[in-house]
Amino acid sequence: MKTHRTALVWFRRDLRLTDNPALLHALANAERVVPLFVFAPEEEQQWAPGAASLWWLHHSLAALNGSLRKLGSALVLQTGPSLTALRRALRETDATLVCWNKLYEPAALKRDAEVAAALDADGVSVEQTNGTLLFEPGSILNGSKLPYRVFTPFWRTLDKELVTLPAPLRAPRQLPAIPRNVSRVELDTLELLPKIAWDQGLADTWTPGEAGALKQLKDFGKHVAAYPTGRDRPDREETSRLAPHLHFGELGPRQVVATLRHAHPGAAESRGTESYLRQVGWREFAHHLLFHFPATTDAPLNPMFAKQKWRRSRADLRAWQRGATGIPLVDAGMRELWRTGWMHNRVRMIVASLLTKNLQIHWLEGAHWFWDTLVDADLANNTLGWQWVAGCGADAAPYYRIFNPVLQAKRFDPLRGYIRQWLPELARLPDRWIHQPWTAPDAVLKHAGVELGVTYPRPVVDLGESRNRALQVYSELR
DNA sequence: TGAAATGTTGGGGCG
DNA sequence: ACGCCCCAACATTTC
Repeated sequence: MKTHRTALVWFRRDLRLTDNPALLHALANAERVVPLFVFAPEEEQQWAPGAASLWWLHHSLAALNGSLRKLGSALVLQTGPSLTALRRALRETDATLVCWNKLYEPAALKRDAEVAAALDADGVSVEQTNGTLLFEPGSILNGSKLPYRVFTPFWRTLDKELVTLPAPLRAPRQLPAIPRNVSRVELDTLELLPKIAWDQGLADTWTPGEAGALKQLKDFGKHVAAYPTGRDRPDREETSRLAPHLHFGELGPRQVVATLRHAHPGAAESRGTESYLRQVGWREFAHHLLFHFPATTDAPLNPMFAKQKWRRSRADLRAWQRGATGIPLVDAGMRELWRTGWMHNRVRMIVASLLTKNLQIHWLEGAHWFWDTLVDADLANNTLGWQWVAGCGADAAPYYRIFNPVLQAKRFDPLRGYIRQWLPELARLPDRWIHQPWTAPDAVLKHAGVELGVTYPRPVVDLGESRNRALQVYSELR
């Protein structure tokens, strides 16, 4: 005999049926289970989902609804406020239990605490579980019981704990039907898709939803042996491309660990797996850090950088956003982002270094642009990444670590395939010049059909001069 | 998950 | 044969 007649499962960023502790808890403790999603972007405050995230969310919700319907259930969609929607659904279904998987961002933590307290006062049972991270923030601490601020010791501690991870939970094989009278809105009324159709590149690149996530994980596992070196090659598909699936919880990190560690016995595969799991560790590190230091979404973790003066240049920022800086690797990355909603991680570091160090534009400008354009935009990862590059965060790149996009391009795009894919107007330039067209002889440019300032911009900034200027600015901060 | 400047070494050309 | 120079390759230091 189950304790509850009816339970709600409040889906948020756990849009999956496999390894979903909240769903499984509801099924174990109630006879009827009502899956609910509440669209309440205003509750995320200034970090409400951007346009690319909303595109993904639309398709992921559609996929989840499809999966639920196959098992005899359906996704009940509501608009916020969350508490109002939950109370309405509780009233309409006579549910006495609400289950959800926890989120750990500042605004979500606050909102969930308020919702839980209000439901508790209503006499409703609440069960909050962890389906999003390997370990709860606050559970990985150093010898002094303080949060780690450096990745490597954090990872060593976490890695040792990995053997204690429970196996992923199986997806249910069937689900009880939802009550007919529960009120709901249609997905299309949320208007998550763009009004002008700029999303074709996203649709060509991605398959949102749990099935797409599991296929991506399986495919990645097949060539994980190439990951340790291949992950630095933006011209190849050697990275996992799992980030957006992980962000929306179409896949949980426990499934990633279990699948990769158990599938591949070979030494090279094992090395590749451990190299990739270290990156999953960075995701974990970012979430734990944001939990401990919630102000870092908008302010540097290292207070020494609070007084840093930034340049304001709408023109330079716009050139960077549009992939028109005149520096090929940077422009290629920014165009990949605009077109596909994603950018290779090494290129992210390089474009961020150019914006914050060479152009001296505030890292928050970059963070906001990534927030709006990335399908994997994630507050914890985005915050850590930008503060890392700007040098003001945890375990940050030292101030003098300034990427030279020409050298990086020669090293990591040696065949020039990435540049030629994203900058077709430069494609006919010979290998020797394509990473730095402003140094090419006039005859070479002419022969390749390139006219600097016309068919392709001159560099917005001199790399050598701006490097020295950045070193000067940073040295004055110390 | 740097780059540039500076320092060191050693092979080979050449008088 | 020998010393000298050049310079690439590598190592170290500095920002």
